[in-house]
Amino acid sequence: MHAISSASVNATPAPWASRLGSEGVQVLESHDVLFREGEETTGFYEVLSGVLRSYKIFADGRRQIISFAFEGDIVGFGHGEDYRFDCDALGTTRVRAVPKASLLHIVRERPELAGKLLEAAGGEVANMQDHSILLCRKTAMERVAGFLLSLATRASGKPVGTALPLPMIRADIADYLGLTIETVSRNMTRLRALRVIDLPSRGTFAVRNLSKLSEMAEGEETLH
Amino acid sequence: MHAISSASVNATPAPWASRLGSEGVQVLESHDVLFREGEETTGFYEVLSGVLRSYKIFADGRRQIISFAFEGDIVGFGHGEDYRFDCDALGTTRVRAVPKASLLHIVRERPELAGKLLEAAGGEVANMQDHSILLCRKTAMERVAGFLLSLATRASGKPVGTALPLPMIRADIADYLGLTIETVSRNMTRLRALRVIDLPSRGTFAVRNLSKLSEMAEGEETLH
DNA sequence: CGCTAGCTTGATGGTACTCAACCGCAGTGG
DNA sequence: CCACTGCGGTTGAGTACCATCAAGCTAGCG
Repeated sequence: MHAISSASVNATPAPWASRLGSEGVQVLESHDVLFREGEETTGFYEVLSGVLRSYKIFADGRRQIISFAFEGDIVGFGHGEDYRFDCDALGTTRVRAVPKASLLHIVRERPELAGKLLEAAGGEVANMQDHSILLCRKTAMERVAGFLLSLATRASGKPVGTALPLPMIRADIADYLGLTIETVSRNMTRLRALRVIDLPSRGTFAVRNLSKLSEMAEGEETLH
Repeated sequence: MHAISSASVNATPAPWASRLGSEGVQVLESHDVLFREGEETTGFYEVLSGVLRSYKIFADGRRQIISFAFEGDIVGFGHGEDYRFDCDALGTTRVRAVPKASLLHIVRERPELAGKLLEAAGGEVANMQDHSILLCRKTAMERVAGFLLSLATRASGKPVGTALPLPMIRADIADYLGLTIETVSRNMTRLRALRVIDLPSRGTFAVRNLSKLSEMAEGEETLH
């Protein structure tokens, strides 16, 4: 299973939500920055709609996209005093901020929740591990197919045939998968030629043959 | 700063240690298994001496080494109900077991420690991120140089010239760095030819030129 | 002595990167 | 209205790097 989100904790009815109501909601437009590497952590964020992109930029200009976070995902979790990477929006995106202070307050009052949070952190670690494996053990085609597959399975209940959003550009996909934009493009073209996917318009894609797609993503079941 | 250990929390005087005394200490010999993927988590372990190796084995026989854990490091942290990977010893290794129950007890009594633990989890996430970047953004030479560099800086206060332990075999290094044993060997040979390191005997290495080594780890173009 | 595991070295080929050109589209401004 | 421009994307040619396959070497050990 590909782990696209950094923390698809999917905390069922988010135990902290009741304490926050609808406060702390921010709306970001495309490329608006949620936080930057090195800034002091203020807490974490739950994505209400839209997509967030977490990434690191290095001295030599190389960029590594850590994760994409979709509706229901949590970002900014598991940092220390300072954020460890940049995070911005890929389009209009609504997030709910959960301040650190209120988190500490919750833990103090209900220590059993600490276990839940630690589990959530563990989930993030597990996702990073899966991603590590993807980055060093899979071919370009396997990575691209796996990426589209996880987008499709996450997007809707009935993924085959319908046009699905592909909110990130080729450069984002490339920097997430550890490839170049040319390699991403070539493999997507190849998937289209093989009638596995469609590319109806910029920013969208559609799955034509789901089983073939997961075949090409190959070797990522690890059902436990 | 390569992150070799999965959780170099370096919990200075480990706040839980006082509550455990010298109990819960286990001694493992080479290849003795500490825990396996899928087993129920019993807690976590602090390495007192020796080296632990955490890894996953896949259906196709491929192995990915997640991390090496040295003295002072913690493993088994941030898993859920079940361990997410296998863990065994590279040589004679002493660990102190910290049972989950006592961890919960501690958190319940001293909720402010929960924050520390979450930070530790964050550290593990950060290490995984660094490792991800290493695996997809660096050349074979950068990976090998960076690996040896972090071993050297971790090993002692005076790393230049002295023989340092290299407790893992080429296959372990290869599976950790996402390379083959041949590529690891070739690059170590090349580093020796460039007078950057020495390979006095099996299981040891020595740094001859520390600044050159870190140059090569960073991808500064020296000789191409 | 021969065996084996760990390691090195060589030859070869494939995958993905680099460099480069080009297309379609959306703004933009004369 | 139409050139001009920039961005995102695609395609092609050439190449570098690393995996693969295959020997051979060394040290330890029965």
